[in-house]
Amino acid sequence: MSVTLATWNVNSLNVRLPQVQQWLQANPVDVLGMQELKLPDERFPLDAVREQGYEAEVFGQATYNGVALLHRSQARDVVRNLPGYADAQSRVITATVATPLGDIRLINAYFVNGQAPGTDKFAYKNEWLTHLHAHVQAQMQAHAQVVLMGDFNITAEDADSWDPDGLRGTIHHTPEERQAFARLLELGLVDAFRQFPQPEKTFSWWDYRMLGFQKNRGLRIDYILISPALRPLLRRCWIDRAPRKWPKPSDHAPVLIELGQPDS
DNA sequence: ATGGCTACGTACCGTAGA
Repeated sequence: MSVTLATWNVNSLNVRLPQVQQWLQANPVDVLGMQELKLPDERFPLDAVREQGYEAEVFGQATYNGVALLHRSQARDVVRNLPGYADAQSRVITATVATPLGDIRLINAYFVNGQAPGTDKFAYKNEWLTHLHAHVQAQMQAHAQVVLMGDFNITAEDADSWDPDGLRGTIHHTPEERQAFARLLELGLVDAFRQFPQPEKTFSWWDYRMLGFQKNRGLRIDYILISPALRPLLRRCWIDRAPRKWPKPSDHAPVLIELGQPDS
């Protein structure tokens, strides 16, 4: 018995629905967190995901942002965005989902990009990260089995970048961002991907330009972090590069984890 | 050379992403 969770920045569900359907057909995960839907709630393709056996908790937005959680059964206590932080951008959806391994509190987030240090957007990123930290901390105090997943728009360490020296100090590589990531780990969360030996230069995003994917000039900016109670259940974590090779791909690849009882 | 591609809006380019 196992439970599989995945996160995927689809870069417009308007455009990417066929790829998402194809991917779910081949990867019938129990939970999928999506980011950058770029559509309002009323345009969410609920019928299509139900045909594939999922229910959806949606926090959409036209043009930019927008997140959703697909799941197999019941979701409750859904929270949209960060409590106490009036944000016009739809970036976070939190819900409790029942699984064969018990309830899991899922936080699915599209972190702020931040553009460049010194910009207003970078200031917004840091402010947003502070409020995200408070939200995650509160969820961990209230729930044992917590998952924080999504597009973090941060390289946690040099190994997560194709060019850590050349890009040092630029967006996704700044000390402020990595400090914010480290502060999430200080809550007790662990980066599922780094719990296992992994090939070097394994990334989750590649620029559409410059033959980024073909040259593997990428970043690992999509993560699944799990709470201590889930750590003994973690069996594996991997990034599925396959859909990045399909026609009209998202620039991000899905990240997955498999959870199960250690003795089964 | 800091571009190169893709998505969106309402456009035939500018903004944004990362």
